[in-house]
Amino acid sequence: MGGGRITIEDVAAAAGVSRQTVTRAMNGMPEISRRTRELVLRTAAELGYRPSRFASNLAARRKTRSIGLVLGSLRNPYYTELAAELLDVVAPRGWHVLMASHEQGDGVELVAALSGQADAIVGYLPGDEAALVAAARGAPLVQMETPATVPGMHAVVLDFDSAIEALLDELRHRGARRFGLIEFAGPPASAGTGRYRPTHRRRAYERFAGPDSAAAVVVAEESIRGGADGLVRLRAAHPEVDTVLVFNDLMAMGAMQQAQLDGIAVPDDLRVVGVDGLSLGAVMTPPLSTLSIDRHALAAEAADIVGTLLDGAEPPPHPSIVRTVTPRPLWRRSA
Amino acid sequence: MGGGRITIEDVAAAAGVSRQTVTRAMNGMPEISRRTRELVLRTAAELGYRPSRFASNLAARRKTRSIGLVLGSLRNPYYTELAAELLDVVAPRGWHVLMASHEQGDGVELVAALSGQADAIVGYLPGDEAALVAAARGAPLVQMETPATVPGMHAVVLDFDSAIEALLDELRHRGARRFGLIEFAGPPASAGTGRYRPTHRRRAYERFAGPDSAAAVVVAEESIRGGADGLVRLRAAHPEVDTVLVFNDLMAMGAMQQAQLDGIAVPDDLRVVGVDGLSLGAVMTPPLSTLSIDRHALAAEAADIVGTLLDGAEPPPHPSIVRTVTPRPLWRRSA
DNA sequence: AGCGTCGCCGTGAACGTTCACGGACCTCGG
DNA sequence: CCGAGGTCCGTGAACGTTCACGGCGACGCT
Repeated sequence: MGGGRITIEDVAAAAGVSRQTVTRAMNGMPEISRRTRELVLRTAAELGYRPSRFASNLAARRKTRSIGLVLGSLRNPYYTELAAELLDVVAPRGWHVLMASHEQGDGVELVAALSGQADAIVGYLPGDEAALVAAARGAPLVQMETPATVPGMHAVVLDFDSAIEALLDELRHRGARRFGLIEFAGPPASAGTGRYRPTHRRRAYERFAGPDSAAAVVVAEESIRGGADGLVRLRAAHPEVDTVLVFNDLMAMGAMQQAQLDGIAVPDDLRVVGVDGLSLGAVMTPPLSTLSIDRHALAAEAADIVGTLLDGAEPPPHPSIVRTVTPRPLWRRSA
Repeated sequence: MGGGRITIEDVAAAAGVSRQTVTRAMNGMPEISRRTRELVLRTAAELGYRPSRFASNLAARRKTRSIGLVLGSLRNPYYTELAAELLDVVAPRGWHVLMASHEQGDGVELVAALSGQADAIVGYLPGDEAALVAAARGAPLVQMETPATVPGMHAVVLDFDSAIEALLDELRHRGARRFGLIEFAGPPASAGTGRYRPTHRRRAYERFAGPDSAAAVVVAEESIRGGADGLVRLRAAHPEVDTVLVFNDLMAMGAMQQAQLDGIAVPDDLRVVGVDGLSLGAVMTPPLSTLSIDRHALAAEAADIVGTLLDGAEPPPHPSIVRTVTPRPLWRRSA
């Protein structure tokens, strides 16, 4: 007694019964009389007894898994739709999902915080891979979009090279002459450090958009406003651009709105293409064309990797597991 | 050996050291030589050892709290922005957030599933309140939007009565003559049961929109398509309606898109007002007017209730805790 | 009366980890 | 040569719950 937490023994003592009887009452087990159950429940409520989920899960040898999901932002529907897909995939197996976003800390911090609560961590994990693996304390890590290079880290990569090449080809067919790119500035945690690193999307763009297009790139923050702002800067520096590829749909929506404000006709004066494939893009005027990422496939592959890692044979496969998902163009009217 | 899980003792035996040394190696503690640490880490990796987070948290007497969040859908930005706010509020305190949505089961199922992993459960909890409390196994429940009526359940309610009254008044000022409502059909789990229950929003609407408006209500599902579909049905049955209130912004966006498709000018021929206050509504053409719900306040109040309940005095307050948040009109151009 | 059955309840022994303590060994100064 | 101090490592004892088992009345049947 005295000390800190109020345990099952305290309740048992107060109710004049044994541990096991308290357990039976709390968990709705059959071998208990209606009378004592209510007595126990009542005194438990009075004492404010709340069973320790750690002790409970440990003793019951429960197999319930929970997986941590690290996303860029919960204010970008792309990420949350991805979360929705993951939930759909894992919920039937009885797994839980813990969320975290880059807005709460850098990758290593998030992984460290999550590692105590989750059996595996998946998602967008920025930062040094070795440090991430160390912070995970043995929990499998599944990187989304970025390839994995160290043991203990696995990945579902996105094949932007082929997707963007095809996209740009088709855009040329449709009359595009000068491309521009509104690029992502990087996660907030890296903002202060001044450490911008070109994304996979940018590298693919620069490779396939033609030699003169490589310069027509502006870096903007990941938001509607960021997209709008990016378009203003891009047009100021490169008025000749007639087709702009935007890092993601959210930013593309901001760019489209800005174009409308500035009296630029989309797609006649300016073609706009986003990346992600948000269904919300379809309600814009004009509807937003986009390079659609199959979020269901992404989530399903990640969940599958986690499954094989956690429930598989005792020695986990040493080489990293890598799956690939290829984005596909979704032509609406903005391009 | 043999049995099931591979424990810390297995690693200790394989590495020829003791439990404690393995712990030290895994947790990066200082009192261990570089040599043995690497040895332990290596054999741990080879054996595929993954510490039990339950045992670990129990033994370490960790206070880490995690709270379960039940939402209607992760595909509706309203809910995910609410989640984002909650994350922002609780992450600094070191709390975690587990997500679940109505798409995965009914309220009682979700609460039961979450109760093993979370210390408290907040959000949109449909279903019988007594059953919910029982399923929570002593974990505090905080209902959002709906008032709480049984002990063990608390709430942050939304004052739609005053908000909708003020909204409708202002709309009349702006020329509205005949109101219509596109109403929410209820969570998917209740869909099969045919148990539609009027929402708080509908009741407030019927009370303040005038006697003839009470009939101009259509029930639709919670999605962009549902909103579009709802508008078609509403106009077919009530062509005289010149102002439509939509259950939420997502559905309102669908309704606006449908209006555009049908050649109805917004706001000249038809005023459209949503509920939620999504920032995405601002990128529509015309920008969507809405009854904005302060998601930050909602999340902060809920977190605060959980905090006082969990960390407060041993005997929790017997009467339910109730807080109130009042939605406010956000006038953009659609009305 | 004797015996099996049923309903209800209590007692050791896990579950797998960390904490507090102590001990072995080495180094170094007096 | 002895003791102080440091580095590294191992051993009981928690942590709070559930599981397996057993006990003890009451009841019904032969």
